[in-house]
Amino acid sequence: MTKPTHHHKDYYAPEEKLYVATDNIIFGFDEGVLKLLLFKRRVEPFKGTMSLIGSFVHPDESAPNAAKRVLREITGLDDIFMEELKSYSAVERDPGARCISIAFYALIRIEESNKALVEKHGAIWHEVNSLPDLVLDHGQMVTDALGRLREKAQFYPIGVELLPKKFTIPQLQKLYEAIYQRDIDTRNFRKKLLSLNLLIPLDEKDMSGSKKGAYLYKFNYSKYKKLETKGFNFSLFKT
Amino acid sequence: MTKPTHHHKDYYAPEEKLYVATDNIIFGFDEGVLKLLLFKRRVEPFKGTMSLIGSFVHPDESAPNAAKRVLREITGLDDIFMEELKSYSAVERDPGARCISIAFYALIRIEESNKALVEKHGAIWHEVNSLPDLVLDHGQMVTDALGRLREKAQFYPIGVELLPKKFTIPQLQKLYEAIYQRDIDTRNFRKKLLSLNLLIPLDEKDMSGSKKGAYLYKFNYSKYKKLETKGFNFSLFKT
DNA sequence: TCAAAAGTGTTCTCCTTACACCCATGA
DNA sequence: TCATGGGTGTAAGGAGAACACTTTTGA
Repeated sequence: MTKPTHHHKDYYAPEEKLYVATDNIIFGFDEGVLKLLLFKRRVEPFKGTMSLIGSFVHPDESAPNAAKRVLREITGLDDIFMEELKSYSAVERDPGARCISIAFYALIRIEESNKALVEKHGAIWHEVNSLPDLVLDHGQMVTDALGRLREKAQFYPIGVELLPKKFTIPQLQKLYEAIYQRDIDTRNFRKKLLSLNLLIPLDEKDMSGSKKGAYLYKFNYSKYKKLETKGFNFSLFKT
Repeated sequence: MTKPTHHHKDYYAPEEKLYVATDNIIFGFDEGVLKLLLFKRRVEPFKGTMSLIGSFVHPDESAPNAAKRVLREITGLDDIFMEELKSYSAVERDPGARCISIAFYALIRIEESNKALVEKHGAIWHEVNSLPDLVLDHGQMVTDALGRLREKAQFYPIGVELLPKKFTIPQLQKLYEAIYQRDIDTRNFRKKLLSLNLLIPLDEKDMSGSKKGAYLYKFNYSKYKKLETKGFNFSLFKT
């Protein structure tokens, strides 16, 4: 089963190899609720159990590329916010074989995904607050990913990756309330947010949420890129 | 070369396996300088080049355990602060074979390490500020680890892992100045630090640094454990 | 006209920052 | 006695947190 690779020689021959997989924790935000893309495992053991979406890392691709490949196959999306979470390598984690998994979490805009493709793959959006039992250590991965999301969102405005490109401030607030499972004061939220000068106000309103309508904004990515390198404080509240 | 494992059956047979290694970024603090434990690579390719210390992950151990095993072999130390940094899996990262590496960084007290053992393994402490070129992507790993150390030390008092169990406040300040490469105001540093109530003052002085001597403190681990679960703000300065 | 969500300012408190001198001691 | 590092306090500014009412408009 060994495909040829670019490597001319295997210098490490007596060492043992392991299966290397990736698993993706794919977050989305819809109807004011934080969701996760799951599907039914298609291979034994535990075929049919709810599972994260993953793949083995092939010899000709890096782990992040394997994760991106899977994300593209399922959602049709490219160019997505994705970060490595951590690796999972307990000896007994997978009864199917000795296999380590490198978990990645991704933030996507559900409405930009190819819904037919998602459905074709049998993938389903589940509310984060009422997840089914997941196969192997995938439940732990989700817990870890949620922790990381909360940590990260406190210092980086990654929330915008989950919203449409044009979004309203009340939408963003609802997202943060979903991530942190707490209410946030509207006035303080707006003040903090607008003081960062990272939102570009548009001359459009979103009328879907209320009669009055809420102004739409775009995220100022280029300005953010510049700030990011120096680091800055996006924190919304004290611990 | 396949040793028997506990796995009765390999469910994933047609997939390909990869070599999985760990590399350790081992930080120490000595004479006011942040240091890193390096040694000369002992295997081809690039035998003799300066390298981090690593090992392949064996079938009967997890990646963190492989990293801890190596740390124990080299330094004699157990029960060390160690965290996963990230994985490195570029296809061409290692000309020796397709091999991914999971990097861990560790903080140790140099004076508690077994110096004879360290020497026997040919390991050498290098100042972080003047590192030689490292093999493969190990230079990138060090850069990433330094970034993570800075991030982490801002919110968690992990610095104490690098100091003797009894330490003085000026020592701790010098450590933070080494980590962040900047001067810190003595009065503000002490005020912030003591306000956390995580240091237990001892009735001893360390006379080695000055004629006057500086009071020694212990870190209050049990109190820290309690606080950690709720999260708290150790930040020493604003970004 | 009313229900429902959007939008807006001020005060208090606490944390961060900037800043300069005395203390204890061994040499 | 003096050189060296250890140790201390205060004032000003800024950010977070608490808090309630007006605006808009479709139904």
